[in-house]
This record gives sequence, structure tokens and C-alpha cells, in this order.
Amino acid sequence: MNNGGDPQLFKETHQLSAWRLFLQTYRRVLDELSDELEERQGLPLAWYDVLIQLYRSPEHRLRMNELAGSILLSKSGLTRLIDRMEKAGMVERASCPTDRRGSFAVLTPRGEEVFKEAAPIHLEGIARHFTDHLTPEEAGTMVAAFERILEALVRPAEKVSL
Amino acid sequence: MNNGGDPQLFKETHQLSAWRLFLQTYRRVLDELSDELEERQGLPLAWYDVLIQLYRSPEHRLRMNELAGSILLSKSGLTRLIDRMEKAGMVERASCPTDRRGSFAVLTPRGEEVFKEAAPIHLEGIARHFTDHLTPEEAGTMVAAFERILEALVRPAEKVSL
DNA sequence: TTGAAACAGTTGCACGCGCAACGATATTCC
DNA sequence: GGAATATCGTTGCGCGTGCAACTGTTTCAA
Repeated sequence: MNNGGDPQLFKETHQLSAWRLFLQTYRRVLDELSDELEERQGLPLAWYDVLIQLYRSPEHRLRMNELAGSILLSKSGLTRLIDRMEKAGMVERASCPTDRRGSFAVLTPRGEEVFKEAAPIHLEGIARHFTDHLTPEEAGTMVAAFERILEALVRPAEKVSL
Repeated sequence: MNNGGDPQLFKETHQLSAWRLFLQTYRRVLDELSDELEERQGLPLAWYDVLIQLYRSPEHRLRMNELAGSILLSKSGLTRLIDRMEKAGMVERASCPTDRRGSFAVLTPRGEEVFKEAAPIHLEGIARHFTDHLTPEEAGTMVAAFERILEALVRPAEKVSL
């Protein structure tokens, strides 16, 4: 395999291209979308993530814990994020009756309003910069592949035990 | 289309699933890879990006400008990143003879050594967490789709003029 | 030739994030 | 029941980043 001091460091395989383009696409598209959301709605993308998660949750509320997990943010990061959004009047904290350590983040009417205004615009951006460029078959392929990848990440070490 | 006050805010289309999983996959896989690279080589992922870009460039050097563009970092971000890597002995700055405003970032022997050590490990990680889960067809599909998406981002407004 | 505009890279600044440590509460096990 | 341990959310801290302003240089036009 070692072909003279320069293994596959140069060899740009098809699979590696997929990886490289995957990275590039994520960064460029997300940059664009978050800029658009910021300019047109004055809403940081991270805020939108919180709003949509709360909006789709029963009672429009979620434990800090779960919320952090679902938007892939550290607990401390979420604490601060909710601080800011609370100051902006989009969410409130509510203490949890059954576990006095915990608290809920709850969507306020104002937050719901902001979300409903931002969502169509953001969805349009996602369509314009991403999904519109995918055939249904391609979308299906990606869903399957990404699910496989995520599954493997969560459930590691399986191959060793066999 | 408007089915009673709640447009497609809930409707999880196939295409939207692709988008959501795309986001999730990026964040989880990149988190994992950068943790692994950090733990096993003490190397931040951003440093690896610089090293590989320089390694594949003629003379192992690149203008700050181009380097910033290729790793998708702001100019100021790159200035600081190169500062740190210079302090660590992996790159050097060299002034550009034909344009006295500009400077090159140049890979040092130490930098090359670090890269050659890190590359196989990182590539193995990419394989284990990403490419190994893709069939060649899927990889091909993604390459085509991502290229289309990136192309559209760079070249906007075309559809309006038609 | 000279003045204006564009460009390369750096610096000041503020911001959002993760990590580790902490206090408060729950859970577990003897 | 009570002590050890785990869990939830918050805080102190340092770090990496982008934006805007700045310096020095090049380019272009009058």
C-alpha cells in the first residue's frame, strides 16, 4: 500500500470527493442561510432552531436537557442562549414540578409569532439553496445514507465484538 | 396549500428530512472526527485543514488570501490561525516578492512531518464515520448533488434573467 | 505623474461556544 | 433512613471567530 512515501494523501477517490464536497456544501449553504435569516428577520439561526423545537413540542415546552440535545449544543451554551432569548421575550423558563433541579424552556406568544413569521422565509431559503437541487431519488438516497451514518455513530464498537 | 393556519411547518417532507439529516450528520460526524484528531494527535481540525492545503500546493506554499478561501475562514481568522501554527513551528510566513502587500504561508519540515503522521489517522476516521457507510453509487450521487448545489450558490440570479 | 480606488493582511473588539467546577436536588444501594 | 453517587442547570474562564477599521501597497484613470 505504501507507494513510496506518499500513500493516499494525494489520491482523491470518489468517496473522498463526496466527503470534501459534503463539508463545503454544509459550510457555504449554512453561511448563506444564516446570513439571510439574520438580514431578513434579524434572527440568528440558533434562535430559529430553538423556536422550531419548542413549537413542535407538546405544550410548546422542553426540558433544557432535551433541548440542548436536539439542537446539538452544550448545556452551558444552551443556558446562555435561553438567557438571551428570554431577554428578547421569545421564551420563558418554567420550573419543573416533578424535578426541582430541572426547568423548562417555554415558547411565549411573542416567540411563536416570530417563528411563524420566520419559518416560511427560512424554508424557502432551504429550498432555494438545497432541496430544490435534489431529485426525489437523490433525497431518498441521502436520507438512507445519513441515517446509516448516524446510526453507526450512536452505536459504535459493534464490529469489534463480532 | 394552507391547511388551517399551520402551513408546512409540521409537514416533514422527504426533502426536508434530507436537509435535517444533512445538518445532523455534519455536526455529529465533525464533532467526532475533530475530537479524535485532537485526542490522538493533539491537532485541531482547523490546523489539519491548513496543513493539507499547504501540502498539496506547489512549493508547499499559498497566499494567505487563497488559503483563507480554501478552508473557508475569514482573513482575520486565518491571520490568527497562522499566528498560532507559526508559534508551533508548523508553518512560516514568507513575503511575496512580486506583491509587497501579500505574504505566503509556507509549510515547514516540522509541519510536513506532523501532517504525514496525522493524515492516515484522520483519513481512517473519515472512512470509519462517513465514506465506509456509502456505496459507490451513493457517493456518486452525493458528489453530483453537492456540486450542483455549490454551483448554484456561486452563480445566483440566473433564473431571474430568463 | 498624481490622485482615487481596490486590495492584502493585521489589529481591536465583542460575541458565542465548550470545558470544568459548582450548588442543588434525585436516585441508588447498604 | 442515610451516605455515596448521579443528574440538572448555572457560572467562571479561555478560546476561536467574524466584522469593521486601519496600514501599507498596487492599480487604474485623468
